[in-house]
Parts: sequence; structure tokens; C-alpha cells
Amino acid sequence: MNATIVIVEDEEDLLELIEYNLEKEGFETIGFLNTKNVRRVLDEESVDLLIMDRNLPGAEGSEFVASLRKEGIQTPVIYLTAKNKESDIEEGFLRGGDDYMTKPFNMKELLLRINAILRRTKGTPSEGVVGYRDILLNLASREVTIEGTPVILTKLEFDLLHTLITNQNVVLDREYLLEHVWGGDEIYQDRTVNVAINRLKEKIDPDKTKEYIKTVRGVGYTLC
Amino acid sequence: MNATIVIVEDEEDLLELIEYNLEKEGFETIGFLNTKNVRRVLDEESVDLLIMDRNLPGAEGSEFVASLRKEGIQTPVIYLTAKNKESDIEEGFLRGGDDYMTKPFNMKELLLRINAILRRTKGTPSEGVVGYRDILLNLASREVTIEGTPVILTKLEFDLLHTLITNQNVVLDREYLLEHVWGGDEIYQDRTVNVAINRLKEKIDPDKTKEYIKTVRGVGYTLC
DNA sequence: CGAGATGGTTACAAAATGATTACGGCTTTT
DNA sequence: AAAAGCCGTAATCATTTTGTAACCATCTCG
Repeated sequence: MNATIVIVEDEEDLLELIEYNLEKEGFETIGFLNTKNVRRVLDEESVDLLIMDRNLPGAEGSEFVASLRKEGIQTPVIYLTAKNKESDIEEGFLRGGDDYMTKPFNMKELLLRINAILRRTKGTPSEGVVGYRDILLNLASREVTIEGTPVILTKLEFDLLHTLITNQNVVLDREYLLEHVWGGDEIYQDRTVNVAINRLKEKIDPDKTKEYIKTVRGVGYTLC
Repeated sequence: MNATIVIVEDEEDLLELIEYNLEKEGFETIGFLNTKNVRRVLDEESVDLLIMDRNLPGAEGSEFVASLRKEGIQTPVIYLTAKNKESDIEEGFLRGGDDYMTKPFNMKELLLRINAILRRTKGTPSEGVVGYRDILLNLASREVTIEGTPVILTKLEFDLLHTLITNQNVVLDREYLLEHVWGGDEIYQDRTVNVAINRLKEKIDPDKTKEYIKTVRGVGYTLC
């Protein structure tokens, strides 16, 4: 989830429009008006997709893609360009593009095509992800986001939140949590859970406005 | 590479035309006039791509695709249909399509789009190049370059980096790595992984500025 | 109202975990 | 045969995590 997409488009207004729409969908975007610094970003960041205009100042988009491919950089590419002749499209694909959209284009279709490619190349989002309200846990990468912003949790905190989320609406008593989160054989005090919950709360809701975790006095804790 | 492509198209002439053109390109084709026996072929043969009409006798193509996806069948799909409304296209993608072409269509473009998808999905394991940021692994020659300059890795280091790259965004625990990189039967300590990761880091990022490999405390390592 | 019970908060030290370095047996290269 | 390289283990150091205890705050129920 939360893919990073680089957009190369020399019309500034259009670039901003695309960035706006992609960010609204939860993508992280990096925009460029030309190809000058694109290569460096591809080297330094983990980029999942490239959206590429072709008529760019100083360079031709598909040639740039071809040079990337020659170096072995396999980042998926969607062209977004006014070049709509049959020979243009052929050239775009042969130089290593994954999809080709011609201007004027439909924003919704662009988003659909982006998702189709990411599904193949990045693995299905929303699989291996569990969530509660605005909290999302990615089980594979063990990343946690709240309202889209990342939060760093320790292993214990992650596991604790995970079992709370998978048992929504169920009050989990301290014994159960010690058994399932801490692991069976060691002996811990019940109070250990209090402190861990406390630390977790501090991380996921420092302002204490969200009230994710509800304490059920005399029983345990729950997410509901 | 000789991919196998299933085509579902109820106009017999068009079906034959597509099959003719695809076979000319070296693909093996299996044509159907409806969805009736498609599923069985997908189960029994190794099918690399599905070209799907939507208005079919007795069934709707995108619904058929949705039912495949629900069963976990991930064969790539290109729609080839007269349904060209924005809502149609949206529906097609949401039901699990990979590309969408509207009739009338250009045969050459279909071939280009077929090749673009097969390049991504017809996994060529142990062939070609995989990469992460500015690191490139040539799986055949086992050469490694970073920022274009060659780096010498041992077999263990190469295999370790390779599994890290093919599992981007997934935290791999030490047990998994010992199993997959070191090989199954021997017994090693978890700490062995630490040292190997350390040696790998020293080779691929001696200045410690790149931070390719992230340690996830209590779990393992990941590339993200 | 008030005592006991329960949970929250904070501070601290122990334990856990990882990085780093060194060593030595083993294999490959020269 | 010597030299060099590889790699698993162990030892040491550094950092983070977390269990516990102590102390407050709040709730419950007679």
C-alpha cells in the first residue's frame, strides 16, 4: 500500500492536477517538469510507478524510458501524452512502457490503470492489511499508519495492537493478552499489560482525543 | 517464450482474425465463443493471458473475470469490447482487469499491450535483472552494480540480497532467511544472519549513507 | 463519604536485541 | 604449499525495549 509515484509532466497546471488527484487516493507523489532529476530520485527512493509525458523540454519521454530500461531499471511506466499516432504508441511500448494514455485523458481511468499495474507489480493492497478506524497495520512490512501518517511501534506494541484489532468488539482480559501477545510460558504480572497498553495509547493517540482503546474496568481492554 | 493466450470473443470472424495475428507473433492461442469451457482450460493448461470480450452469449465478460478473481485465479486479463463508456471501463478494471481496449481496435496496439503485460507477469525467474533503487543484480551472470559501478559479492551475500530484493516491503525474519538463503537442513544460530547482513551492508553501502537494509527490531530485516 | 480496588503514570534497571569485531576452520586461488 | 577468501561462532559493546515498582487518580459500593 501507499505507493510512491513519480510524475513527469511539463505543463505545471496539469502536473499539479495529477498530483492532487493521486494524493487524494493515498499515493505519495513526486512531480517533475522535466527528466533532469528523475534518475536520481529513482536511485534514491523506492519508486513504484512512473507517469511520463513524452514532449518534454530537452528530452523525449520514451527515450528516457528506453535509457532506464537499458540500465536495467524496471520501474513500471504509464505514458500520458498527446502523441497519439499508431507509430507513437508503438514506439512508446517498444521502448519499455507498460501502458499508454493519450491526452486529453480521463482522470478516473488513469487512476484505474495505475491501480491495475500496481496490483501486478506491488502485490495486492488491502491483502495482509488489517485496520481499525483510521489505523492500518501492514502485516508483511509491519508498518503502521494513522490517518496516513506512519507511526513507529515496537514488536510488542505491534503484536498487541494486532490482536486488539483482530478481536474488535471483544473485551480481552489481561490473562488472554499475556497468553497471546507475550507468549505462553513466562510468568508476568497483570499490571504489565496496563503499562504496555499505556505505551501503545501514547504512540497511537498522543493527544488523547481518539479513544481507540477502551478500558473495561475489572475485565480488560477492547477496541470497539 | 511462447506464451499461451486464451481469447473469448463471440464474433467468429474476429476471433479467427485475432488468433491468426497472435499465432503469427508466436503465441499459442485457444479461442472460445463463450465462457462455457474457459474455466476448465484455465485450470488444466498453463495460460498466461486472457483476452476477453464483454457482451457474450449467456454471460458478461467482466463478471466472469470477477468470479475468477474471487477464486484466486490471477491470470492477466485484457478486455476487448465495444463497451466504451467511462462507467464500463471503471467496472472492467474494478472487476480485476489489467488493460482495456475498445472496439474498433488496432491489432498492432493489441499485440503491444499483450507484450507489455506478459513482460511483467510471465515471471522469468533466474533470468534478467532485478533491482532496488540504484542496485542492480544480474541473475544470470550474478554481477552486481551500484550506481553503475560493479560490486563483488560472495554467493551468500548475493543470495541474501536477492531474497531481500524479491521480498521488498516484507520484513523477513531470521528463520525465514536461514531457511531460504542458507538452505534447509543445516542448523545455524540466528546471530549468523546478523553477521551476514552486516557484511552485506559493508559491501553495498560502506559509507552508511544509503540505508538500503532496514533492521526491524525483534523481527528481522527488510528492504523498503 | 470513605476505604478498598482498580487503572494510569512515571521512573528505573534488567533483559533483550542488534552491531561490531575477532578468531579459526575450511575452501579456493595462486 | 602458501596465501587469500569465506563464513559460522563467540565475545564485546551499544542501544532499545520492557517488566516492575512506586505513586497518583479514579471508580465502586457499603
